[in-house]
Amino acid sequence: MKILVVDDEKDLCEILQFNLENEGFDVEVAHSAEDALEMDIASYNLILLDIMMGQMSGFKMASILKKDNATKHIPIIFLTARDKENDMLTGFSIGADDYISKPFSIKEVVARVRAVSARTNAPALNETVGFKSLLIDIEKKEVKIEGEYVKLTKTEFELILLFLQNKNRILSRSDIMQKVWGDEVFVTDRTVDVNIARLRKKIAPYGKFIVTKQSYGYGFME
Amino acid sequence: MKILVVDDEKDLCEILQFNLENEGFDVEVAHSAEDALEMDIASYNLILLDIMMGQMSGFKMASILKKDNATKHIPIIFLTARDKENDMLTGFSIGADDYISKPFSIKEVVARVRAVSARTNAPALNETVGFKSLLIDIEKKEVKIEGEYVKLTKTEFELILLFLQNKNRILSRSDIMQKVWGDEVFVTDRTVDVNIARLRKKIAPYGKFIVTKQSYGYGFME
DNA sequence: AAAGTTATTCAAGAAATATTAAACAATTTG
DNA sequence: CAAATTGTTTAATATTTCTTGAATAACTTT
Repeated sequence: MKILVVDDEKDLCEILQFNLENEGFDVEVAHSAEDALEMDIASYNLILLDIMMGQMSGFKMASILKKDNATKHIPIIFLTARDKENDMLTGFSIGADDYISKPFSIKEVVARVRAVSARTNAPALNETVGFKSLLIDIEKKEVKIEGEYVKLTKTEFELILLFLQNKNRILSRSDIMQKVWGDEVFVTDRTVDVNIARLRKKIAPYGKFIVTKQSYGYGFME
Repeated sequence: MKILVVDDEKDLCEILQFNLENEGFDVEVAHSAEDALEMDIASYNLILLDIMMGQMSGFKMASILKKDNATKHIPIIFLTARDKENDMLTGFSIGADDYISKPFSIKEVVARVRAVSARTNAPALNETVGFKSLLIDIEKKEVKIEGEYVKLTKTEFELILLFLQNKNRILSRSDIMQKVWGDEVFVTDRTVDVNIARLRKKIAPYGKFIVTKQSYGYGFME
């Protein structure tokens, strides 16, 4: 979940960034609409947008984004000090997903961001992943082998899911880290190894299908 | 659900149209009662009608509609800046289904439209939810286990209902917050835990079916 | 065999959840 | 309406579970 915060109050930006990153979001900041428009906006999943800014207003920026196919679908939460109904209505009319008046509590912002994020993420379609008698139920976050439930931790689950969604392909440790641990968390190569070792044991007899390709990485080979 | 919005403030119309369409309603707009009366009004399921308009007032238009057999049954929600009691009574006396004073929040309008729409459409069928001897009566807001009434608070009831409507699926705490507490109320992750703990105890021996999936959330597993 | 790479083990500690209790809020009762 | 009851939230603490990375052993490759 990548979030772009656009606000000319730098202190406020920092506070938002810090707290949202704490919540596990990936946050970047721009201090003006102009700066923001130079960024790769399409790569964000949510925009927190101040309405009152120096040059270009948040409204103006929003309406630009709504006109571009690449960005029109991105949810926007407006931040504003103004509380006139008019502003509010204008905000909604150009497709704001939510609206928060300053001063606001960080909790409130985090909760709203979560709400939008939950609403936005399409309900996972029940794609079935598996190999022979090893079946993954993504909704249940469960793995069964020969009908027997195998207890996996989150990391292990994410790993086996990644491998089965990429059968017959060697994934580098960096690939694996990025997908399983995300961009925020940094672990060593050895940590990947350890987790794969644990996974291999737990999913016996399928452990051997996770093969090591020395100097390249790991992959699940049918 | 087709909705006709009649109001001479074009901006407001746009806002209403945008937001109601976002909610999945089919919306068309007229900027005066005269224009509206030229349309095929009988084809709409609900009319949002401004009272104060240039030529013909919303009241006048409503009374015309109420005299026509083809349109007399169509629910009308009046929009108005006036807040005198008299207006309100007059509004209802000619068959308004609801009454919203300007300035209003979009949320409020959407909620009222939904309410009318729900009232109008066939009464929700009494879907039954349950698991083994744990039975939920959604209308009565009651839960029985082995035929014995289990006293649950509102929060607990909403929780068990959510879980049973989503059996065999892990719900994240955010999902749960959004569904049980709504988008307006902000509670902490720990609050979710505490409420689930209470619920588990109360619905013994079914408590254990609400499983914890560390790092993912909770789910009711058959 | 040397160098490079991966596997294994394990203790420290990090992270997540459960539990408890206290404070606050809402509702009901007298 | 005040008091009593019931319900809810949150902080604090306890407990459980999971993860990491160092150390070292075991492979692989050249």
